[in-house]
Amino acid sequence: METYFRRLAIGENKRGRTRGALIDSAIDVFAEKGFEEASISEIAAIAGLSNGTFYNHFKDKNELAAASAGAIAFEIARCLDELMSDLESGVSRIVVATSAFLRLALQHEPWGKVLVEQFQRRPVAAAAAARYMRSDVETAVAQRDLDVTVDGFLLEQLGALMMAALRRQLADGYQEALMRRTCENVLRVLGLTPKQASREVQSAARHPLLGLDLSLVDASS
Amino acid sequence: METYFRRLAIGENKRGRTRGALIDSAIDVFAEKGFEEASISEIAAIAGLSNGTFYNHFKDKNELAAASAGAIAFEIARCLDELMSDLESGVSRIVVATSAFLRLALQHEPWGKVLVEQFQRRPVAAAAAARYMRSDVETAVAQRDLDVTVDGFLLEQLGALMMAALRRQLADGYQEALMRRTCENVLRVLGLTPKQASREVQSAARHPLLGLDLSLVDASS
Amino acid sequence: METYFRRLAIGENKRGRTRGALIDSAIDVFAEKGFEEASISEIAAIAGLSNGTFYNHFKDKNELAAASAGAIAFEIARCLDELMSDLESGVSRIVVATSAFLRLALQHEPWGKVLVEQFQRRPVAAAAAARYMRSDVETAVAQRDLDVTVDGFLLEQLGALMMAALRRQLADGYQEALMRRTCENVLRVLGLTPKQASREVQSAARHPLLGLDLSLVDASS
Amino acid sequence: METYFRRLAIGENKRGRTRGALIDSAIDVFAEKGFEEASISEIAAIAGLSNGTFYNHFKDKNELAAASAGAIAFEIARCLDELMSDLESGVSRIVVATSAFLRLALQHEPWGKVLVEQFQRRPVAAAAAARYMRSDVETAVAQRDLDVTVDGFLLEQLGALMMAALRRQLADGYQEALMRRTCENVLRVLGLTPKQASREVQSAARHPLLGLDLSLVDASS
DNA sequence: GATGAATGAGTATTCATTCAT
DNA sequence: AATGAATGAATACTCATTCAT
Repeated sequence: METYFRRLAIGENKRGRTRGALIDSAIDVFAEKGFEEASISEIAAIAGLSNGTFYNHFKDKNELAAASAGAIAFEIARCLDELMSDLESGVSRIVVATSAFLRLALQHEPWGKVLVEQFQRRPVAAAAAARYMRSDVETAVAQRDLDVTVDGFLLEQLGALMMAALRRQLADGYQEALMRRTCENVLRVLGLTPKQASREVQSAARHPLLGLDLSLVDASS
Repeated sequence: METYFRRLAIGENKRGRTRGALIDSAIDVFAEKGFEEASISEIAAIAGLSNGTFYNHFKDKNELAAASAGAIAFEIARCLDELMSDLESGVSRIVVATSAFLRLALQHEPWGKVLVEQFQRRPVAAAAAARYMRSDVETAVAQRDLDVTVDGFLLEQLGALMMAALRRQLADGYQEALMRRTCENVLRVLGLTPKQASREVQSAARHPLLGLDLSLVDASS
Repeated sequence: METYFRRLAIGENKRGRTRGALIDSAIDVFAEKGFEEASISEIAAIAGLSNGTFYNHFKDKNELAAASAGAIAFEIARCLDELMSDLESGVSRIVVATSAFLRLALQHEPWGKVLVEQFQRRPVAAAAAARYMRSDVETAVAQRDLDVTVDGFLLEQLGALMMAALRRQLADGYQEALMRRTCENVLRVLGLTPKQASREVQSAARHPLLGLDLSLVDASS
Repeated sequence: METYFRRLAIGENKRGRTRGALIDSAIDVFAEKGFEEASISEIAAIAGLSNGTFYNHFKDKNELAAASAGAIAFEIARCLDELMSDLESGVSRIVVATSAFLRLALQHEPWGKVLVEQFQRRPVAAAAAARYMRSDVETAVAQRDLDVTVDGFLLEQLGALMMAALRRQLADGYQEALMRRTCENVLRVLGLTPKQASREVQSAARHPLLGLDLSLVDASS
């Protein structure tokens, strides 16, 4: 098991560390068996805790799942922010964010699986993922590069495209072509013509950070 | 409960009628409680059967869910075929199919709910839905109206857009604007510029059948 | 499946043939899965009949099991009688019967398995098997070759030895040495000294029929 | 219900005591209804526990049955060891063990019933019972009182004789004559002549402990 | 805070048995 | 006689949740 969130909690109090351990364990078990088939006892056991302990930290499995997806989303957002700190073009940020999000979720396979499943269970999760994009889209609109009205439905449509791409690649493995096509589809839905979309994706591809092994950006850094 | 599939089976043997009753009941219960929370006993009881009878017809809940989703998909496909028998333009067919599919699934709310949930549980279902579109897309390509390579990933992206739109409207109710935007997004992903997409959707909107109350096209006709 | 008892019933009326088919099927299923795990539906299906038909012939699974074990016991007895028609020494008859019984039950493996299981479920079966020996033991007593009082307990002890030997060889396969030791143990319990027992077994081994392939004696003859 | 194994576990932790209670209850229910007809819920209820608790201690009914038979076998072995601590002649030990085993199993009727049934379900149990005798038989061989090769088959034959005797007396009640005959049969199979066997049984009968009420040797002592 | 034994409600699943055809 | 759909009682088994230690 990756002890990702437990390590993040080092330095926090004991309560925080135990909580982190449960989340780490939950991500693995949810990824392996899916939410419904995962049992609280197993998650606790894998975290090295007794089942009773679980209830000192979470009300039920739903709360844990929400916390797990939230923790993942938060971490991905943190990585993206770091990656894109120097990017000012909204459109470029959208492309980089889309492709970096997919890469991260594929590199940490359990993260991807949990996100896909939670996305289905509660559109909430997708919204969260896409909401992250809202500001970049608004930036691009302000920069006159896009001409759309930004609302929840638009972000849901973008989220759906990204999640479908994530699901496919979790099943079949990373495919450069699908990454590019997904980014182009996102831009097309955002109102660019196919040509423009293609050009933007090409140019963003030159962004140096996209070439990095994204696992370098994880908590250990 | 709608006795849709039971009525379809009138004239069939007893076995077929009982099977139809179980599917009708299952669609309602799945729609109301979701797959996981639905219990076989309840489905059987609502169908007016004892729980044991269920097992004379289906191996388990999964098989029933697959059969239910299949029956719905089959019926929707039948309606669409009927609706569009006179349409020859591939692009028009795509627009009409997209919007008619959404309308049908919203009009028979349980159908929509079952499709959305099954779509998540097994991409299969989505694939099935989208696969229906494959021939129309290929027609449009042959007619030089679209320029894309048709593959599974493309259809999944389209399916994702449609399912997200379906989910939103199942939650908030039918919204003409979302129907139109969904159709446009589908065409954009298929490579039309926003302007072309908009024009095509406008023109297809004049197709007389789109104005019909689609419930008229169901089995009772 | 061996169609042993169905063939025996050729010439009988239809009722008898169906009954025979059920018994054939039951023997196979009982042998494969054991009495408890065997289901009436499966037995009927393997007999090529519907489950309802079963109840036209037997009250329940117990009755069928009794009929099956009875049919087997009857057939084995028939074979033994035929084999030993020319043997007059009681002791020799005991040795030949013991070893021929084991051989037959090993050669028709399902028979052996059914006998062993029924023997456990109802000592009845064992009694039946051993009861067959009673007259031979009494003959040997009358011939002054044995000196025991013949009662139910004695026959049960003999039956237990034979069934244990049968079970061992059903598990490990036929073993000449175990056949001989079983016969000697039977004779020892009947009051012969080890030396006498050994001598009798040696001499009976010369009985020509013991060399035969016992499958020749089955119903097709 | 006899609270035999629960009392044995006094002093152990709670887990051990609950386990003991389940075994006590199981022995009674198995004895009354047989393995197949016994239901886990009933066993738990009679132990004063909820059915769910059962699964904290045993995987399924088979595991419980094995544990029950094992506990009985262990206790009987303990009693026999105590009884025979001063006996040095292998042959005498065999006689005393055989008859004391039968007495114990008859005195604690449920034990006897469980042993008989488990013996049939899994020869294992019988082997275990007989395996106990192996060392005594080997001692007797070393003392030149017996002349046999000791192997699994021999012990199975002895076990079969003892179990058949046990079954008969569980049905009809204790019978001194059958005890003696069983011991003699055991010795005969072990290679003594009827005369020798009879003499040995007579002499062992004088062993003072055989006269005791064996219930005195149980855990309460 | 952590433990883990006990709980018991809830569900799937099997299968002997019935009976209208 | 045979069929096979329907029945429904019976039971194993899981697992979230509680609580005394």
